Amino acid sequence: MIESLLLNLESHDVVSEAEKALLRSMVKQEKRFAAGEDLVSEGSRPGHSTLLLDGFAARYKLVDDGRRQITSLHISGDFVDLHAFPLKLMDHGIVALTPCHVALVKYSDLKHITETSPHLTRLFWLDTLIDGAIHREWIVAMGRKSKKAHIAHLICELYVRLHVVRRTKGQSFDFPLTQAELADVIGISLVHVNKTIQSLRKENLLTWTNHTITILDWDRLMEFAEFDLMYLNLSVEPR
Amino acid sequence: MIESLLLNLESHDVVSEAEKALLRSMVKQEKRFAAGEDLVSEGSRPGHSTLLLDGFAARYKLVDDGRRQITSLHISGDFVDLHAFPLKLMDHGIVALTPCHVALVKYSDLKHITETSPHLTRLFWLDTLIDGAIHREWIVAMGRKSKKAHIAHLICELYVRLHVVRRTKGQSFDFPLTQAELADVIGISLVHVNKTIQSLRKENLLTWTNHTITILDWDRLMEFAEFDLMYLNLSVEPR
DNA sequence: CGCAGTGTTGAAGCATATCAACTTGGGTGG
DNA sequence: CCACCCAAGTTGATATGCTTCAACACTGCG
Repeated sequence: MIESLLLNLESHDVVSEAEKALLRSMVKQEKRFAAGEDLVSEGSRPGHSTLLLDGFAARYKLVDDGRRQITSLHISGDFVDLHAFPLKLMDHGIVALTPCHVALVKYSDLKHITETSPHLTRLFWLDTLIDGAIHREWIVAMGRKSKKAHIAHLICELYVRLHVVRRTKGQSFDFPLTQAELADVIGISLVHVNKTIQSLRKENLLTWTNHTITILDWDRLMEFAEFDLMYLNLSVEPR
Repeated sequence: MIESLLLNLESHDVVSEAEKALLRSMVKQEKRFAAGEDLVSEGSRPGHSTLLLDGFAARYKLVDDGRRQITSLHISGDFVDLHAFPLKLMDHGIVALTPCHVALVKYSDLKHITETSPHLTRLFWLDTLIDGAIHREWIVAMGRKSKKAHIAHLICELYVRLHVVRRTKGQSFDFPLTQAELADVIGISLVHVNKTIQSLRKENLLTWTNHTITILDWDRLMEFAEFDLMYLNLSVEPR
């Protein structure tokens, strides 16, 4: 059930059977959310962390004029609010973009892991650090890339992350976001998202229909987006 | 010597004398860098982490056309590349914006801490998580705020962070960045930074002369920037 | 069948970039 | 000690990417 979390962790380091057993044992409760519901809400002090087993979710903040900025996207195998365990207080909300199936892990169990399993603790830490690395990549894209390259970069990133947890089929993957949601990710207007996507389509870099994206020319897309997957730390080594 | 790190950590949780002693003992080597030098360079695999004792530093990435995006700013008391300890490989560079005085902490000593002091480990983890929270705040500012509000927000953030490590004097603080460097932080052009700053000055929100910023009206600046310091997690509680 | 959410299109306006020139001040060599 | 220089800051003109507004088309669903 937590296979996608294991795939995730195992893309960075070897996970022993004992550790896997410990991870499995920490999942005692599951929950399902409908699209649009908050998995975690801003200002809350959850007593547990939320492991996304299946679905897409987004961290977001609202600004005063009512607009929204999505600060990260989460997929199967992501520990969406692991950071709230040391942080205690959620400074942003997390919303389900599709129906989501999650597992809840109590802080007391996480704390137990940090007291007894330094290696797993470092892997959890690593997981949140990769979140940070993704944030930095997004900042670079927002600040110094064209909106077109920014969208292309996001698509490269999602393809690779989904591939790790076996959610791609060939060059295609399920992409359930609406254009309005994508606008909240990139930080531009809905109209401009639409026109930018069309421009990517016109250059035969990708197709996007029926909530499915197909990358038509990976090399050109990657080069155009200046995508370098180093920041995702997909190498198995002692951590 | 590591007093600013202690001030930093103590703004989040109580640090015992034994823990302080352990922290002091981990610093065995110091180093000084001139402004413009890289403290850590992209693609390196440092065997130690760098604790900034004094000075300003910036994490950055370069894009193909030669432009630069700064992804975070660091001040005294910041563990600038603590994240490279689990991450291993630096995916970005860190440059000294002023002359910098740093302490080097070996990974072997950090690893020892993760094996023997779960509480300090969580505090280190917390430190990197706050980095992440700052990144998210920057993403929101980049995506959904005016450039003017973005700059105002950055100034609020720096004021609060510098205050924690006792680097403010009244409503003033030393701000050594050039307008070109600030442009690389905000992700806009140098000319526009200049015009935006002037607009903030005209509204009597702040002054900026001689590398010193003085906040003239904290409440109005904070409100204009939509600054809420919750994300900096400045509350002392068990972590 | 009709409605609501989503996607698409065109026109007009504004924020920000780019280019180019000029000012100011501190540091340095003759 | 002055003359010069270079980095930093400032300003105005022009260009463009992106937003906003408004309308219309498509599709799945109650």
